[in-house]
Amino acid sequence: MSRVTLKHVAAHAGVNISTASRALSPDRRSLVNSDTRRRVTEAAVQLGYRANLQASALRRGRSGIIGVIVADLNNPFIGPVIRGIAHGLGGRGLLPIMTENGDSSDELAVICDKMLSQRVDGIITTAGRYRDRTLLKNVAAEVPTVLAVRQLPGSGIPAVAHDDTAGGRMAAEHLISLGHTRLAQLMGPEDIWSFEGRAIGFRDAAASVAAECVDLQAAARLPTIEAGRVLAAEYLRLPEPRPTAIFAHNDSIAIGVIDALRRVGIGCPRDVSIVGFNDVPLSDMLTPALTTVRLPGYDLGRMAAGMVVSHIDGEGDQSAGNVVLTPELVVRSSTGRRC
Amino acid sequence: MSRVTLKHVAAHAGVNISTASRALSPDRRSLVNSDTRRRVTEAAVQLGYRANLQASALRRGRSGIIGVIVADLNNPFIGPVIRGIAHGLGGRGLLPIMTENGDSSDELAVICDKMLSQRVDGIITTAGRYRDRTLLKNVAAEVPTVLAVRQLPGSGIPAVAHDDTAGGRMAAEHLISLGHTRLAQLMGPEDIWSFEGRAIGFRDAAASVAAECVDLQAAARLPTIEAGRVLAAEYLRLPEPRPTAIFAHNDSIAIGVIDALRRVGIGCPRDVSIVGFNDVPLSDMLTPALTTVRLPGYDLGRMAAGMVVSHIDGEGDQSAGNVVLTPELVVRSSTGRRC
DNA sequence: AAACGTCATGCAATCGTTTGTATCGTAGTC
DNA sequence: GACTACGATACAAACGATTGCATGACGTTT
Repeated sequence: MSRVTLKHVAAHAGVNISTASRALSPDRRSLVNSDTRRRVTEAAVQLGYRANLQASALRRGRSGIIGVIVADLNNPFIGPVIRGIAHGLGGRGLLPIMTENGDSSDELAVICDKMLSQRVDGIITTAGRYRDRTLLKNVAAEVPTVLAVRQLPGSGIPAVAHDDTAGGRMAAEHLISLGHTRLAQLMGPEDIWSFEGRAIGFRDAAASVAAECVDLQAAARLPTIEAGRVLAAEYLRLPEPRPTAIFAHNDSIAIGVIDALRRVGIGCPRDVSIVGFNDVPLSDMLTPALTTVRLPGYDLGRMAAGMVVSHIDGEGDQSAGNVVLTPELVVRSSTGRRC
Repeated sequence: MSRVTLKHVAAHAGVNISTASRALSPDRRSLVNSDTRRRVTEAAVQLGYRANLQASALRRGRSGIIGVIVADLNNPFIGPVIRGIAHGLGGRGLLPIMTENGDSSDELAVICDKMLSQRVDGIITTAGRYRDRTLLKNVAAEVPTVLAVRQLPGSGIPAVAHDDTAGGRMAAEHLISLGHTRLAQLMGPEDIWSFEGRAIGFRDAAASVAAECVDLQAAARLPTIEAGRVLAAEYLRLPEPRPTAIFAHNDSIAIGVIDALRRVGIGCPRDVSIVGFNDVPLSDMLTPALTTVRLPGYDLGRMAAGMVVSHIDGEGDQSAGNVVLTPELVVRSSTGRRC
């Protein structure tokens, strides 16, 4: 179990350790004679040498590791994002290390601390509630940091995100185009731009055509099926005539509300049209198949990776721009003409 | 941006660097006078000192990092597992670093190499096809390694997994108890124990009551909805009388086959009963709600973490036992009495 | 009063790399 | 033939922490 170090390789090849180091370094190998280089390489292979990245990182002040913080792994939308990040990073020889914080601020603080102690070269985070602003600003002051998926307005931290406002607007315009004039939206968690953006976009689009729009929110503002059920009860408490179209701030909420309304005899899309957000897997296999807003997850991840790399390399201003990608409305059968 | 090191803290507190080190070390702090200890701690806080874990790891030969390799992040079943691992590890001050290999052997090799270069203290992997056996054995020879979720028979690598054979048996027994005697199973990927185990369990249970059992497999043995559709076509090609009950090796396949059969007028559970595997989110919200086999994901993760830790600490024999947890059959509406 | 034990701290080596600088031999130039 | 230039290699000092051992002060024992 005694590790093979550069020293052993050097001894085996009959050269000094510094020569061995150069011979094995991709960009400094030109400094050593091609014959010695071959001897060193052979020795390395023969002994099963594997560089100690920690020692290397210590000396060079660069670890080659990017910390990736994910808010919630349960969110099926996150898979493609992570894959995008991994591909974007892997191509440049960087290793992503990932952790989930369960969207908790306390967890986030602990994780950031550990990552900074690990001397990551950069951080990509999908976690970032308003209340995490100060924390993340401090982190960003120490190491290049990029927000992915979620923006954090006022933090000055660059983000690669989709356009939530546009998404909300799309939902509203779709419903309005179907003839609906009394709208409701089921609010997701507060303290997170993604949901606030959706709310604003939806509300504005409704207002611009003078459609009625009511916001429903549960005591615990969670983005879950259960929350959708609670919000269905809220909806039922509304005075008649009730809204005929509902925008749920994510698919889970939509699914919960559809299910709860069906149980009391309110059909979707017969009595009420419902739009979700995210286009989670299986949302097309439900009855009714869910009309929803799809996000470019993979691209988000890949571009976030690209952005953190360019920040590390010092290209681009620190204050440099956000990237905002446009989502796509996927029309299925949970929405229909007002009747 | 100039980092604060232990040297700065020591200077600020007016002590030697070694004393500062001891004062800040949780288990060696008793060696220093409580007054100096306070001075050092204060200096550390004041200067915003953050230990360089790389340097520390280099010197101590322990990084405090556990590599976690995930086969497929798209698999919704994996979320709880990861959470279990994180909790199991976090409690002991270890940091999990996670990477996905897309269930590809080439990727796996690259990732293992990187992790070993990072000098992880241990590895937990859910990736492990039969063809990865040699690779993982080599890895396991270098660093404590445990398999989670998936076993790898004949590798000698300890595993924390659910009992696939029992799961397959449960599916068969359930269908048989509903009166079905002509059974089919839709095979998942080859080269992976999880699926082979299910097949064996199902087949054996069928054989033990002399029920007929046919295996259907597509050219590309993928565990996807699309594969389920292809397998539905396979099923339709069977000579009459066709099986009245189907065991799909995972939920995606089940969903695909249900959908494809419905399109040709074969209803579930009216004409054919179908059992899935995994109990993915939303499988209870489908029409029909899916009867399936549920796995103890969180516990699997937590126990895998525990096992890798105890291997690192040298407790327990290397050859020590696998842990196998029993899955649970969740009966919903995709299965019914034979009619 | 000498010897000894104890407690607190300092000294210096070490982990495995990388890299600036020094050295050495050889070949080319005038 | 001395000098320069240069290519190839060796030497040694870092990087930031940990830790065995030495040192020194102080109090106790005989």
